Amino acid sequence: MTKIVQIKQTRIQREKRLLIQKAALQVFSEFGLRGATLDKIAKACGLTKPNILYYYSSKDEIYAEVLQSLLEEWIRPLKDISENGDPLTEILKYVQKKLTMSKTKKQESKLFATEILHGAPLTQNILAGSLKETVDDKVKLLNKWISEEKIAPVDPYHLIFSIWSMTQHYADFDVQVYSLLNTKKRSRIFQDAEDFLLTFFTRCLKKN
Amino acid sequence: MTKIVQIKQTRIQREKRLLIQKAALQVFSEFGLRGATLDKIAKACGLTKPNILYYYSSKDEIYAEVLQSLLEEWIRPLKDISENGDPLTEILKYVQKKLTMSKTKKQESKLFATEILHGAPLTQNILAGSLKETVDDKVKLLNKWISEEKIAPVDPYHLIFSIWSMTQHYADFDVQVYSLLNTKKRSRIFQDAEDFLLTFFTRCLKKN
DNA sequence: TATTTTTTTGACCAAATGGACAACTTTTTA
DNA sequence: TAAAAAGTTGTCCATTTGGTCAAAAAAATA
Repeated sequence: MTKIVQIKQTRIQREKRLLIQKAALQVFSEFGLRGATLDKIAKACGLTKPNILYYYSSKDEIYAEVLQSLLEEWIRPLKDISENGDPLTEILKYVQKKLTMSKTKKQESKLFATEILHGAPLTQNILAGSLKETVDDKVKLLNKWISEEKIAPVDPYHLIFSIWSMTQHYADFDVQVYSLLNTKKRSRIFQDAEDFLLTFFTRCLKKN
Repeated sequence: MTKIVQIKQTRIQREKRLLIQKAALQVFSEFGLRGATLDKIAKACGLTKPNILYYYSSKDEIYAEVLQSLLEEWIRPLKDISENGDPLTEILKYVQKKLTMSKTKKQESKLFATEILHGAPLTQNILAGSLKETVDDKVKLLNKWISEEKIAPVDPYHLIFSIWSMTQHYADFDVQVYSLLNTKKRSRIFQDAEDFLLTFFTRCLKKN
């Protein structure tokens, strides 16, 4: 067991840490921080429990790292809303991107949701920090577009909340969504959702 | 310890069971099923752990009962959408009712969300049963209103999902919402949210 | 008020779980 | 290829926690 601060990771360290992170994401998103056990994570990645603890000093450290790497990815698309594009198009592109993430990053979405739902003990500072910065920035842009009469007037904060909630719903509440749709509609949830959302936001934001 | 099936509860049984349920709702909504412990529930209601187990035979039984009593209340408002009222007004009234629930029943909302998020192990049959029935019924009504050209055409299932997600967001993700707003806006979240939602759904659903 | 029934609790148990560690194996390096 | 470093694991431990139980206390009843 080496406790020396290593500058460079070995090949095995890189591989195994990634392996553990993937398994941990899976287990944490399904069971939450408390429900997840090291044994479950161990089984999910085919390592032994002590082996996992060779790479991470505690379960909480694994959780923190998984959450951390998720958060950056989670915030990023919002930054891509561009001042230069057509306002409505930019917003709709963001909606689409978020919806795609709900489809392809379901586990990440659920983990994030669970964290916030239970008070965001490890995420508070990021929410109030870099996320808030980005949001405030985009709120300014939205207000600018509104004052220039390029989109219909609306509270920009709540507009952002509505995009987040409606898109993430398809990941976080997938069990409910699936339960309520019949087989036919179930097979085209994401197409239907996209059509709905684009229509919805277009009607709400288009001038005239 | 009496194992005879009692027809009638004693006064103390009624009082204590209710006390336990309230404490359990609080603890479960904050920590989830796995994170909640009998000791936390005990402390929250001022009883001892064995005393709680005198009224409920296991932690899971408490959880099941709390969840059960919550679910009925949760589904009810949807049923109130009336065929006889003005379509847009009926829908907006439902939106308002759901938003009010997010404000006054935050713990219930979070508990429900956590349950669905983690696969709805105890709720699946209700989702696919009585909730699906009600939803299908209202979908028919919405389709009728659309064909009569009383509201703008839109996928009724996804319309319902959008109402649920946008309103519940203010309860489930309250920590995030609070983090992103400044003090002034924080004090009028629910007014702003209501204005936003009513405007949005009106723009989206109004004919012409 | 004496008796029965219900309620309460301190003490205890077993299983689950996070984590430590020494011994052993594999990989890297010189 | 030998020494050093990195990686692996069986075994063990302490804590947490769901749950039991017998005995005591309180409440209801006759």
